[in-house]
Amino acid sequence: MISQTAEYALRAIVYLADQCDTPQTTRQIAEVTRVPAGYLAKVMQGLSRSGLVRAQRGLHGGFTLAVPPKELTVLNVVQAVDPLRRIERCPLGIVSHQSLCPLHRRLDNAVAMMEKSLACSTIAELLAEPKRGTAPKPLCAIADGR
Amino acid sequence: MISQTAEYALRAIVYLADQCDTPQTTRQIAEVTRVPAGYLAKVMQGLSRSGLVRAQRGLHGGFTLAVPPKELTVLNVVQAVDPLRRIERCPLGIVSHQSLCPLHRRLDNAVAMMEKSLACSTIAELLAEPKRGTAPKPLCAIADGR
DNA sequence: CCTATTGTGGATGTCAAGGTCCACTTGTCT
DNA sequence: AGACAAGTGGACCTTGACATCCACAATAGG
Repeated sequence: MISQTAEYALRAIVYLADQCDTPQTTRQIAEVTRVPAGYLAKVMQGLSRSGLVRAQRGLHGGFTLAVPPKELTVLNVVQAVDPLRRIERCPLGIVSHQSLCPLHRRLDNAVAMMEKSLACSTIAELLAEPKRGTAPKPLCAIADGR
Repeated sequence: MISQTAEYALRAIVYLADQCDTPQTTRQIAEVTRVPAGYLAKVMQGLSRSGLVRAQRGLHGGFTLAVPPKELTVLNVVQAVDPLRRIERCPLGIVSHQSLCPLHRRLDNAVAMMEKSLACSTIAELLAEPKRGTAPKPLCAIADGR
């Protein structure tokens, strides 16, 4: 439903948000979030180009969040790396551009619902979640140390 | 967002619903819905196995809808050919099975919203839509003859 | 200036979804 | 029975997402 790449991006962003302002290397992020390091590098490039993340090269370099977690929604992250496309016009492309057929109007509406759902949670909220007993941290694995 | 295969399946189902009870061949369906005939054959097999559609071999054979359009939702069709998977447990798989972490609880919720949205339209509703001016039929292309 | 560290970009590999083909089976009609 | 019209199943091809690897550019520290 949501791409693997987007999943990886979200894990990385959540981790960065939790480590405010101290740069994290690709290797560090990869280990904690359990994402293949080589591929994560690509994903981070995407996040960097979209401006969600700042990259710093050289010794003591790494990535830091470029946007306040309170102003960053789950949707923002997804759209940055792997945009979910609304249905602009019927795939058959014959009928008018302005109005969708009944079928595709509903399909598009479903995507809209999804967008709305993803847009109403900020990264900050994920980290602030009440931590009673289970799954204290968003990253699941981060929770139990290592 | 929704797979190509599901899109094809929906077009075929809508068309069958519109041609109540007279069997339509793969070729016929393919032409009207503009789906590659060879591939449509595969998709129809899937729909047949899921029981949404009845297949009749031999001369004057073809496919007919096996479920009343009023009882068939868009979601039913999507799930039949290309199920959207809810998130059962955190991908990192370390934390408890019963509760998702804040991040994945929200991602799963987004999928749930999508399901809900797709589940609340029946195929019959698509065909019954008020036809004022534009996009009179769900299949867009079907609308203008041919 | 030199070296170690870190991100960047390109080439390449792998695999499942989408798509094509064809031989085979099932059914109808004469 | 024979011929034709359908769906069925398997083999195969193509493409894009996911993933790996490596040479290169930038930066900090000595």
